[in-house]
Amino acid sequence: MIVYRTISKGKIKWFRCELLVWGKQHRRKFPWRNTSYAYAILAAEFMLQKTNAPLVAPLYEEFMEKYPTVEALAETQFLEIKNILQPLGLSFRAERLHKSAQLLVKEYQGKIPNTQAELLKLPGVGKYTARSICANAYGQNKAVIDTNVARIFERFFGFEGGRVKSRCPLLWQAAEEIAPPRDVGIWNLTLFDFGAEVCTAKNPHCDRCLLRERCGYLKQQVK
DNA sequence: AAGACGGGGCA
DNA sequence: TGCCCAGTCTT
Repeated sequence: MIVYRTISKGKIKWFRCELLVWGKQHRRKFPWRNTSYAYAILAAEFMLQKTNAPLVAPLYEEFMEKYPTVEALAETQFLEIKNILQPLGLSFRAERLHKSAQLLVKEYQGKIPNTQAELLKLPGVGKYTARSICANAYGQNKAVIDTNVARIFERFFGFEGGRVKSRCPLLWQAAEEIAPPRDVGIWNLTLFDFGAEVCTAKNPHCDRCLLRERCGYLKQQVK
């Protein structure tokens, strides 16, 4: 169970500032971060679901060369898509991505919708993916929760429960409260990278963490 | 609310 | 070996 309690504005602000400073230097570079082409971002989001980002990068570039448009993807045989995505595992994603592409061509004139509600109608698109597309492709201020964000919040702010509960309203509400008023897309990326590089699931690098002095997790360890 | 899906990377 | 990864969908 995740218990939400009010967080002081000061602590939130401090958290934001520190993390954004960290992000300026340490944010990772990935091919899907260089574009605002909505289809390219949608494809990336599918591949990234529950999958290590550095593993996705080379395969993603190959994928985008072969299927540069949603129409191209929709027309491709499913088996071919399944094969190219095979090294990523979770193979049902290939089918959902293909189905989504076909639906987008058929019902949306090949345009990727720019609202959470419409995106949620696509197979394989849940709250996280829908909001990520809104943020990364359309510049909307949509905060997201993934395993990294959930873990960081849990440790720093002292929420209970680390697993991603994609339908826990309170955690999503907290994410919106904690996110800065603008550039939330960048903010999301900063949190992912911080979770991947510093606030890792196993053996977090608390010794070189700039959030150390106010982190609930570390205080707990010291006791 | 819990379980299934998954190959690859890393300790 | 065992744990973990930019989640979603089905009981």
